[in-house]
Amino acid sequence: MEQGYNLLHDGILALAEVERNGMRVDLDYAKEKHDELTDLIDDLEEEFKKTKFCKHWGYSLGKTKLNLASPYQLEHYLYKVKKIKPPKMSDSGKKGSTDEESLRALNIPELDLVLRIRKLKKLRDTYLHSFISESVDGFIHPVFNLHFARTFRSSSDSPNFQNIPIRDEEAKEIIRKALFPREGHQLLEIDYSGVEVCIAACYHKDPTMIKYINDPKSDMHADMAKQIFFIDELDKNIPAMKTLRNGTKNGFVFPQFYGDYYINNVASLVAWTKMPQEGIIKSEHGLELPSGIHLGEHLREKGIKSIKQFTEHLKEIEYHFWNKRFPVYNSWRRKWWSAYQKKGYFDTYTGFRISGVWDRNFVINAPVQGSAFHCLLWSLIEVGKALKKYKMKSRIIGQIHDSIVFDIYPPELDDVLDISKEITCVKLLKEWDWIIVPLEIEAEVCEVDQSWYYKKEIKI
DNA sequence: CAGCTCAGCGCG
DNA sequence: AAAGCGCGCTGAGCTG
Repeated sequence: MEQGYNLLHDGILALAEVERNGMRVDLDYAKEKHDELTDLIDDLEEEFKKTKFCKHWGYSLGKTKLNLASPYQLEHYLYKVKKIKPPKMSDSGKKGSTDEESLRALNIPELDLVLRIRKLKKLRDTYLHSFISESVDGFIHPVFNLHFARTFRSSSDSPNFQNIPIRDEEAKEIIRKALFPREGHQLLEIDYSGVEVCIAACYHKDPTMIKYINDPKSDMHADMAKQIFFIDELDKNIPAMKTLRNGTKNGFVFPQFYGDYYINNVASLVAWTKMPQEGIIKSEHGLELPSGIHLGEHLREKGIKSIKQFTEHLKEIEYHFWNKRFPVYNSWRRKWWSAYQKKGYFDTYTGFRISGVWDRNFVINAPVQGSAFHCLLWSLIEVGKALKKYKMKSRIIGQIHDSIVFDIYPPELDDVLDISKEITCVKLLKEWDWIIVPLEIEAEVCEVDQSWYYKKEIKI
């Protein structure tokens, strides 16, 4: 366990410096945008109050004041007063859910206003407000913890640097346009590509998975998309094919790795490919394929004419996935889980013993998630040392599980990239001989004095 | 007012 | 056999 201790000791010293460095915030922008959102939210709330839907909801509450931000009140009105059948239940299973997915499924126009208000409040109160209130002299200093996460991953708070919007374009723009490098500097982010898949392979050593990782021309997600949707060739440059591949990656492959099963995968795949949620699959359903026909027609030709049949099909795919394609990975999962059940703990490659009462999915995922982060942490420590050794003006200002964010003095950009690449892809593999697959990094940069919104991938 | 749980939602 | 993993922040609603 000494190795694990030393990693966290060196790690927290390196991260303390990252915290002191911090990231520059455009406070004028943040405050202006904050107030702009407040005005917008006020207008939308006024608009909502004028609707019949809102008046009836308010009437149903009697003396209680209506609060459209209250899931509790909304749940009561929709599913008790109006007696609508909830599209799904909340996680606790006790109440009808009023999350975005559920409200969209109800197809009530007024609820779009509720969701719009919810989103804008999230951006204003969780991000812009915390940037303003946590900033000191125009810098935020997010905290990076190594002693909270059960997997020995990190976490971040005050403000959380690890959940800044990026998937939703509008949210990404509003929030990331508040974050800047030091004057005359530029932001750089390097990240490990598919590091959890690589680290998982070091644990289970499945030969087929190792082949996928070693052969850059092979593509596990494309192969699965071809198998699930009966396709002979998959060209990622064609948008519909890219959607099928990404839908398969995010709706089947990764959920399966995390311990999900085919029934849940159906709903996810159906959403990605625009197929009906249940019932009969018709010719006009689903993505339009390059041949001009819809996925629905294509599946019908292959004998899949209903969601029920698609579900049975996916059950067979799942069986093939774990018993024919990745049988060694599968037997590792069984052995790892069974060994834990006998011992009450499991050890990671990076020097940690995780003991306690856990469920199967945690026991299988924690060593991978933890060790993958430790690769990043070791690299961050070494890159930090190198920046000091060469007396560079560039600094590390943050870390997001598999990536490092830098505030770069522009003349040093190429050197920082060279140093980082050497440490992350060469030195780490010499230090830890249990890493039996190659690791790769990608890089994104902003131009000088540009906000974090503009980061773009570069070749390295 | 402090402190808790829950629902919802942002990220890897 | 079991039924996606890990985090932090906010507001609502409740208890004491």
